[in-house]
Amino acid sequence: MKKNKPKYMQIIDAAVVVIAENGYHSAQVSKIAKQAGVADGTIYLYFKNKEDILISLFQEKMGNFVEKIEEKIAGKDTAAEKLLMMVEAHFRMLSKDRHLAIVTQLELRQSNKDLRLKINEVLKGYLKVIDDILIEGKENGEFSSTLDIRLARQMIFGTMDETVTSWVMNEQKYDLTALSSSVHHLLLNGCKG
Amino acid sequence: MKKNKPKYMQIIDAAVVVIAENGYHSAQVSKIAKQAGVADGTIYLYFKNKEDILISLFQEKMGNFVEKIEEKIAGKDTAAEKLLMMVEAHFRMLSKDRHLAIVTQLELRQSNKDLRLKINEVLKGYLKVIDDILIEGKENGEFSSTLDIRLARQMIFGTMDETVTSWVMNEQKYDLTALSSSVHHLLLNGCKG
Amino acid sequence: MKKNKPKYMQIIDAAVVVIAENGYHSAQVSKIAKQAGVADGTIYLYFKNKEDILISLFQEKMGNFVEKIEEKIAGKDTAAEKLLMMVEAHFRMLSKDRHLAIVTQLELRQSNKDLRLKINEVLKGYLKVIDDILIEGKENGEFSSTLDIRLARQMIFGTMDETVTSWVMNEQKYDLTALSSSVHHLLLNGCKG
Amino acid sequence: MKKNKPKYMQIIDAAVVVIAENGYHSAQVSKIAKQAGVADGTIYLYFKNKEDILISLFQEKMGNFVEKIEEKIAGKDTAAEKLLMMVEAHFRMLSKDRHLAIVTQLELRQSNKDLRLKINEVLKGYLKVIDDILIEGKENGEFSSTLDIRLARQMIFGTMDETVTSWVMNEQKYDLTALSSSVHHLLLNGCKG
DNA sequence: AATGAATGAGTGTTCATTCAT
DNA sequence: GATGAATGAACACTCATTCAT
Repeated sequence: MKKNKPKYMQIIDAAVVVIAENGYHSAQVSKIAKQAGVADGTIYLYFKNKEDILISLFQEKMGNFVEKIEEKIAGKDTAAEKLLMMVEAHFRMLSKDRHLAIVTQLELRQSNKDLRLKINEVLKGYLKVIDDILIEGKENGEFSSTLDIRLARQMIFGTMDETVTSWVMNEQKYDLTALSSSVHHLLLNGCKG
Repeated sequence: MKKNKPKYMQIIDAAVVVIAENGYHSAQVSKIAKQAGVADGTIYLYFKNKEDILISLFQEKMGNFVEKIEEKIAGKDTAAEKLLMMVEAHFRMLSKDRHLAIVTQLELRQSNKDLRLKINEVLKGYLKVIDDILIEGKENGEFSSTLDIRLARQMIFGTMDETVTSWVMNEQKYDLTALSSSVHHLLLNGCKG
Repeated sequence: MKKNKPKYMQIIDAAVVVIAENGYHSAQVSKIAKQAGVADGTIYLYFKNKEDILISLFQEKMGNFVEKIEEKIAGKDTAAEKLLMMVEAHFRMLSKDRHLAIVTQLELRQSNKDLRLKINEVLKGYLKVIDDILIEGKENGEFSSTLDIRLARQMIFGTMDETVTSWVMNEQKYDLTALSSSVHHLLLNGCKG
Repeated sequence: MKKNKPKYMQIIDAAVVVIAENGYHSAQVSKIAKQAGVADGTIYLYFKNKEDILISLFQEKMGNFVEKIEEKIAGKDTAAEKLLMMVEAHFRMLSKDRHLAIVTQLELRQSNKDLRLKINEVLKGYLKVIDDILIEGKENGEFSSTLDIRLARQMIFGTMDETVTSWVMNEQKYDLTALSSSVHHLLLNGCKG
């Protein structure tokens, strides 16, 4: 499997650094190769093309993301608690990796529609986690019985995403994780009503 | 004034069509000129360069957007009603112009960071409208006295944006405006809590 | 006749200024029109095309040049004296019009081969003046009887031209006319030998 | 070293041919690439940009020029002999490479001021050779003790240059090298006086 | 497996010239 | 005669991908 080859992750990590520091449009394959310490041609032994690097990047980093969030919420009893854990984990993980935050919130959004559709495929795993929390909340009476799952999910994801993007665009000047509780409060009210 | 020169809007409208139908990266200046029925060089009598077309496009269309929303909410007495009017107007206007929806939700986001920063400048007018509603709601007791304006604004904008983007990505298959009331309900609860 | 129309010379003088200050390749027709205080299209009422402006410029200014030199040497008895008068007049006239010096020595040489061939046609009048001096000098024994007129003319013109070009390239920092006597001395020795 | 990469000289030689046959302004990069038998992009592996090709062309060809002239005059005892060797070598080398003669005498002079300034830098090596001959001649009494080195240099270079340019403009119809002796004679007289 | 030299398709912008008013 | 808005041809350079070694 690809992942077991050390150069695979080496190239993905190089891509994160190069894209974060140079921007999406200045992230040439040759720059990524140089950062990874391999020849240009070597990239193509591990990835089909440039787009494949970016999709793989997102898959590896977001797959990791979903796994960690699932761990965090596993032991919690209420949907409200799970929602809090999720917001906290989401904000904490992006806070910890400044390069990754820039890449996912700003740079990768400059990719074309095709790539973004594939990224959305990857995101579905995350949206599933949100949906599961919402369903649990509806079933156990924490959330409104009339709650529209899809809309609530869009509110939750849209709000977290907009919050992180604002933070990145403000050059990560303030503490993102400190906002978890307030954001959770807002979202919870939305779902309860 | 620029707007009085017919070719100015003619070129902007052509840009919307070309970008929506071909995608941001395939929207060559020559294609826009052809769609607008003018020579390539004529573009440069009205715009400094290609980026200027896109910024102007956003300014003209979003300026219009903010004006219309302000009209709609002008006569309303409560922040809740104003919020509803805004969500409805936002959804209705993008529903009516399918091309513009594609351009603002998907294609223009592929632009580089510089362009996006300028787009954000334009968006500030919109965010101001949201803030005014939130402040009014806090002052007259409709909304929680502890509501964080910035976060609430990010929730409102993030939710509407995510909802519209999902609708566009689903190829505008369902009625977006029909969601206004539910989205309004969600957001209102968020602000009240 | 063209010359009697005031705008004709107005445009030529504008061209000298624009070319001297902006360089040959930045001397767009629209800039010349603006400097001359006329509309772009008006240029084409007086000149066939852009090249025609430049040829006319050279004809008007160099025609003037040859006339003045002929006046200066008219009363002189010896070829040596005439040669001195010519060198002095050549240097003095270019010293007096800094813009024209830049245009003839640097900028107009960037024109294409066709234009330069036409400029050479104009120069023939000047070369004829030189030849006449040389012939007179050979006939009256001032110069060597074996003097090759063509080569001597190339030496005289080449030397004066190189001297003026060096002076222009040194940003006209020293007094060009002060060199007349030394240059004359050099050339005279060449012809006598 | 650049010169050891065969494609480097291959491209420069192609540029000489293309510029001589098509003229400076019609010498597109793609034409040079085609003539050199490489892809357009390959040009940019060896040269920074189009201007860099032209500067390098001049450096390679003129550097060679200066070296050869220095060899020729090395064994000569008098300044007069050295001057003759130089004129002969100058004429002979340009006679042998008709394309190069067209490029240096006509086409490259159409380049912009920046390029011409860089070309002048290269020429300084040649002017140094002339100056050394002049100084030697003054010191050993061959030339006038009052000879102005700078003016004499301008006469020598200006005369040779004008002679070659006339020859090129006359489509190289006569034997340039046959003029060496007469030109040398003229210049020598100039310096002696 | 790894290399890196070579490839070549693709596009924003300028500006001399025209012509309807 | 004078205008100036409109035209459209023309070209340097980048960079993802290949393939001989």
